[in-house]
Amino acid sequence: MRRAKQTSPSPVEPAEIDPVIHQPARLLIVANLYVVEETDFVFLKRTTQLTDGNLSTHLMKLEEAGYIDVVKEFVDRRPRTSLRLTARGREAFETYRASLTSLLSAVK
Amino acid sequence: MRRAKQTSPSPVEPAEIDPVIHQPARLLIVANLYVVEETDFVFLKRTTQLTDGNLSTHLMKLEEAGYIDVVKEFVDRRPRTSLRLTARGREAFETYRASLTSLLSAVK
DNA sequence: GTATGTACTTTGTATTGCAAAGTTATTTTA
DNA sequence: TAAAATAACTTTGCAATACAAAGTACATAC
Repeated sequence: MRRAKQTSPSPVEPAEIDPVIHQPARLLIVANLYVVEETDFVFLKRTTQLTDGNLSTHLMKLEEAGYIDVVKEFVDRRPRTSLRLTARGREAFETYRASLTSLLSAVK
Repeated sequence: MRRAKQTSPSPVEPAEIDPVIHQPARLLIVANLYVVEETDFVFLKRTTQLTDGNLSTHLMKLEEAGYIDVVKEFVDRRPRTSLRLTARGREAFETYRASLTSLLSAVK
């Protein structure tokens, strides 16, 4: 017995999903930076609930990708790491959001 | 010089992102199964562009999670692996889509 | 002066994800 | 009809991740 050919709900095609942004912790970091313009390590640690080590390495990865600027300075005699999205990072997030949104909405 | 307190665009909070579905290859597989109801290995291989080995292991993972049913049979003397979402898988995808969508749209 | 806290970074490990190679059966070609 | 190619997978080996525990440096509290 032959099988009917696959009928037409068009297949969901592979999209470029930026792996740097797609990782849950980093998505959260980037999303926050997107709305908040500038923040610091401590704020992100609180809102993302990441451990110190984990947050630290994810920030490095985002920096290496050129998606964030990291400024380390001393404020009130204690270190403060300030973070903001670069233009590139902002764009990457928008692109990511667009492709994810379209992938998810392609599906009725 | 003191810094102004973080002003209010509310932070994007961590959401439960199902790691089984969040992986790009598997997201594509699940999205396809969601629209197509039933397919087979060969179809998925074509539309996802995954290598055989890669597709195979992702399917196993989805099966272990209880998100898909895998039926292996012989059709015209050659093996056919048929795939469909379970109720659980369907639900998991909907939940995933909801939380991702809300995370992404929380961001103006 | 030592213990506690803050703001991180480095290290060690277990888990992924991937493709190359392997398996089993079936056609095709010579 | 034996050898080669094709189909539909699965298993294996390895390189890249992600995570938390431990470590560092400095400051304040006791």
